[in-house]
Amino acid sequence: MTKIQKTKRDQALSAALLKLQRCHFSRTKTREVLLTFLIEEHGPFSIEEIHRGLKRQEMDLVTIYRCMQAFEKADVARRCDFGDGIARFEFQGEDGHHHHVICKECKKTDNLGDCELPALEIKAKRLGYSKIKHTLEFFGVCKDCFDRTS
Amino acid sequence: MTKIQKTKRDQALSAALLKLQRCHFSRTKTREVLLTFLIEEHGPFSIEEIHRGLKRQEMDLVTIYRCMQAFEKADVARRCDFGDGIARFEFQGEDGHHHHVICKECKKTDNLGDCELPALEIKAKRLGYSKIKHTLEFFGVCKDCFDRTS
DNA sequence: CTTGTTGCAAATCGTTTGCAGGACA
DNA sequence: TGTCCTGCAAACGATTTGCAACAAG
Repeated sequence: MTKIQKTKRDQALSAALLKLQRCHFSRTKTREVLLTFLIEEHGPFSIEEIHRGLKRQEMDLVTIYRCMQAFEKADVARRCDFGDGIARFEFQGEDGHHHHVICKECKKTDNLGDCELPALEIKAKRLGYSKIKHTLEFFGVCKDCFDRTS
Repeated sequence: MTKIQKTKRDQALSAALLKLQRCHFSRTKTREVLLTFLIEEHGPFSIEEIHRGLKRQEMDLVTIYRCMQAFEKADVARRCDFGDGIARFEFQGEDGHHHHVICKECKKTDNLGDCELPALEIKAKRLGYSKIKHTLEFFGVCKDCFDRTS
């Protein structure tokens, strides 16, 4: 909910657009609107939420899906999986990523600081969460696939 | 792939069935077969894989879905989310859980030891994985929901 | 006998794809 | 001008639900 100052926002926006261009994605009005939304209202959003949240422009759901795919490839957005079969996206700036506590019931989320495990669990408790579980999975390319691909 | 000795397997099976009964789930042939499969062939399996893997009994996909839901509630199985929109399940014994490295390409998985973050990333590298990313999310019940529910 | 479980068919829902018109470089 | 992007309709695929026959307590 915390809005960012105009300068900071524009800075993040142009950095993001540059990243996109470097990955051969063109600069369009649609993408600017989406990026601006992600930068201003941060917190992981589902496609549905992004669609509902856009004031300035009505946009097709499919377009948002496709843009998020592009954003993810260009490392301008990060996909968050809350384990309910709904993809959520969050703006990814220059700094590292962080993780979330998600309420199992209402899906309210809070940010935790940057990665560290037992410390984070304690932090989540301090934020008022109980019955805490977590998912941690690593993704990479295995040796076989690496050799086959390159 | 490592098969478990008969005694150990039966022990795990009865412990699991007991857990199920404690959660008011009845003991059926179907569930015994499924539990036995999960205990013998460990590694997270998709519903599809479980279905294909069952030698002893042909079973409806829907039944497996429903049983896994029951298993999860009774804490006899753990849901693993590999971020590809397919739910996977793994037997959950008395001991704590562990995490996995998953190949982005072929979905091959390896177990890492019990939770610990930077150590795990190194372990994954030693196992031959490259371009490693990870997902870590915490799930709990927030204060509002806790107060509302109880 | 009463409740929980299974199988089958059909519905649901998030996401993806094909295609034609339109915008970007 | 040629390629990339968008919107619309339709397809897809994992999961869920309704219902009737069946097994468990």
